[in-house]
Amino acid sequence: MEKRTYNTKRQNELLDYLKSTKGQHVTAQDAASYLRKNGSSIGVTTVYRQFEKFVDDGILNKFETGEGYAACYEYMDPEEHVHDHDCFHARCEKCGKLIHLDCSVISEIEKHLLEKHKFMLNPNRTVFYGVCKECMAEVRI
Amino acid sequence: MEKRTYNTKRQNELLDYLKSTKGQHVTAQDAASYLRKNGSSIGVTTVYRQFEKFVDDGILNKFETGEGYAACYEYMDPEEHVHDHDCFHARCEKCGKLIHLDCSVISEIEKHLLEKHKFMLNPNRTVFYGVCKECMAEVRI
DNA sequence: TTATGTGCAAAGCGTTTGCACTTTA
DNA sequence: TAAAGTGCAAACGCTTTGCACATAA
Repeated sequence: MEKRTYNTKRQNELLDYLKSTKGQHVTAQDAASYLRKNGSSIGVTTVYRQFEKFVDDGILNKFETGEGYAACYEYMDPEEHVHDHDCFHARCEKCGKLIHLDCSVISEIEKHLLEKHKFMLNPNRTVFYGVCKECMAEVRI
Repeated sequence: MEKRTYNTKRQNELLDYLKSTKGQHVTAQDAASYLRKNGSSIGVTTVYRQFEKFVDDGILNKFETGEGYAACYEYMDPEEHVHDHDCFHARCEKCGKLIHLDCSVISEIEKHLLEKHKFMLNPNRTVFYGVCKECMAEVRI
């Protein structure tokens, strides 16, 4: 038997916020801060808990973006059945910038890991660390 | 002008320990626990600080092994000039197991990132998350 | 003697958990 | 009213930092 769920004020606040951020990455803290600025007294804990449910429901995508960095969430409109969300991220060790990587070529690694190592990759949690273009240029100066 | 360094008791204890663990991955906590069990009163803080110096000196390799997991260090004997240490790691999300990946095929990604994205990968900090062979099998049961 | 090393306690970070209270249905 | 949701404070786990004390050269 499944657990019953309630439709709550917080849940609606969060859904409204998420819909207004379509196409963007937001953190739990982003959501809490925004809503509190707009009069809500929601806590981050609640955001984490609600976001977890949204992820389970398939309307929110979660990206871990590296150690010490907050996870990012992206709203996926159930109306639009676009689920090209298996993208990779890279994090610059110097400036902290998060870089989105087109997955076409890189996702070959997914295939390799599965076929040769029987390891099923979770792209949303995998982050490539290194130095970005701009920071590499700086070092040369 | 470079900073002068002292040869200390702690440093020697740590070097002895590291030499005894050649070929293995150890954490800062591993080192501290081992030495304390053997009569030393070394603290983890000191281990972290000494390990940082060893890494700078090139006698210790540091691997970040995933969010929430302790970094692993591997001693590199200066006598043996074997530095095939650009290996990747994968972490199973289910059981927490750390898996070493042969880099031959996977390191192609390094080339791709550099050429197409001008991103210089740091393999020692990059961890692939996913589900390992054994845990995948379990799910099927 | 003086720069460097050390150990403890505390802070840091994003996230989770314990718990009493509130809200939903 | 019972089950689920909420917010605060505290805990988590690994690592770093502040600070007074100890040690090396």
